[in-house]
Amino acid sequence: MPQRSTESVDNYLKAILTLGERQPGRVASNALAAHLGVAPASVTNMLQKLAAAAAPFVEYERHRGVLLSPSGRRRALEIVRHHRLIETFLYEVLDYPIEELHEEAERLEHFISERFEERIAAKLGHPTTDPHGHAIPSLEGEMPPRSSMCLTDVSEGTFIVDSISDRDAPTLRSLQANGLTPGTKVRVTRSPSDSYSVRIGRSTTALDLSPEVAREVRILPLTK
Amino acid sequence: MPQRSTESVDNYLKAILTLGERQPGRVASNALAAHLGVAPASVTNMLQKLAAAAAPFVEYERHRGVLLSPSGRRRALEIVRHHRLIETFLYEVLDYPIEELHEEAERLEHFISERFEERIAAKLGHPTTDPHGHAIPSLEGEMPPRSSMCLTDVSEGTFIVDSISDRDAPTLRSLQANGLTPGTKVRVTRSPSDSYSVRIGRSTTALDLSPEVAREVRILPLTK
DNA sequence: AGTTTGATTTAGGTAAACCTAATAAGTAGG
DNA sequence: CCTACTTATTAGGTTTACCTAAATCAAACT
Repeated sequence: MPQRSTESVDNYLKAILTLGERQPGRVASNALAAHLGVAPASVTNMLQKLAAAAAPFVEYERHRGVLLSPSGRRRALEIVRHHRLIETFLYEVLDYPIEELHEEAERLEHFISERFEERIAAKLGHPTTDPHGHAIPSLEGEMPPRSSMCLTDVSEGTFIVDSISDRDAPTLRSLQANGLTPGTKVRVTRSPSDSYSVRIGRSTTALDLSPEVAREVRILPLTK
Repeated sequence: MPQRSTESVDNYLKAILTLGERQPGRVASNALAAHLGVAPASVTNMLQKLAAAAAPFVEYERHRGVLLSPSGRRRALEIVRHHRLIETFLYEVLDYPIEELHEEAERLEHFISERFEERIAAKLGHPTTDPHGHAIPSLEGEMPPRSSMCLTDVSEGTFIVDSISDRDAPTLRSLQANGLTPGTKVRVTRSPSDSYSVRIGRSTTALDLSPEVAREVRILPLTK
């Protein structure tokens, strides 16, 4: 039996998973602190407690950062699965506006039961991606690897929108309103002012995205 | 703006509401402690903190018990509304077995947003009772008075089942399995062994309920 | 090697919400 | 009126998760 898991612990595990995916290897306490919005000292404290448990969720060494243990990874993926299933459910069944999905899911992900998870998954037909285009980890804790890249990583070309970050509600709202949704085809060019010019589908008008906004969009090469 | 409300505070307010309805007047700390499953000292502590707030949820006086303030009552009814809407939703939309409704609702009632509340209410067509037959408080915090009585309050006669307590899952399961659900007509007689003999509808076989189980069932006079 | 710098950890402290044990306050019975 | 009993409160302590400020470590620079 792994150690007990609170809302706060869940959030640490999720953060370690996310940051560890962004930059493989050990995750630094400072990065965690920034990501979670807490003081670095709080992170050290928590990591020490987590690592000292009988069947720890993390492997931690002073000054060398932290890694998820297999059970920690399983738990983190379970929470991500909850989050994305809930978002999908709110969107599909309860007709939530897309920019309100994240906040509600972020709260509820910690409190739903296995049964709730199972029932909404069944109701939705066991979806594999959420409304933002993010992959939903399977019940067994598998997350299919995705080779998407950031819009800011390319200078120009034609791509398929893979996913859009769910973090920033206003940005999400405007991208959605402009039709920039997962699965749509886009033609990208870098405009003079350092912004990204995006033509959606075969429309003639272009959308101008600032680098900050462009960083929220992930794309796939057009394999046709 | 009323004081901040945590999961624990919510539970205190709900308990004060429930006990205050059962026995009108001030609610004793000891009764609260028993109902909440915490030590009496913890109750005293919490009541003092609650009552000391700027816009308190309760009116409390040493050794004389506690009352809900108008805003406390509003908050308590909001939580009850959440609980009963969630139960209805789990039952109607997610096909939960009836005996699992309470536990899930008890957890989630504290964490859903106004939007979630509004959306499930709409989806369900703004129901006024939950699957156990309990009235759902309105958005404005009104709870229609119901003149139901306990099965144990009568010796015999014909009645309509009003509601069944959601607290004890096994009892609930067996009552449900035997067709004793809100709205059904029952003929009651007191059997020799101090138990309650209940004939459902016009069936000939009777269900024998112990006093403990009978106390979970509320009935209405048959106004025909 | 010595020093600066930035990241990290230790030390000490706060706020909830609970606990137990000891005390005080009301309520009766003699 | 006083003792006994029940009920409620105070006092002091725990755990979780956070904080700030002060130390320490590791890595890079001269």
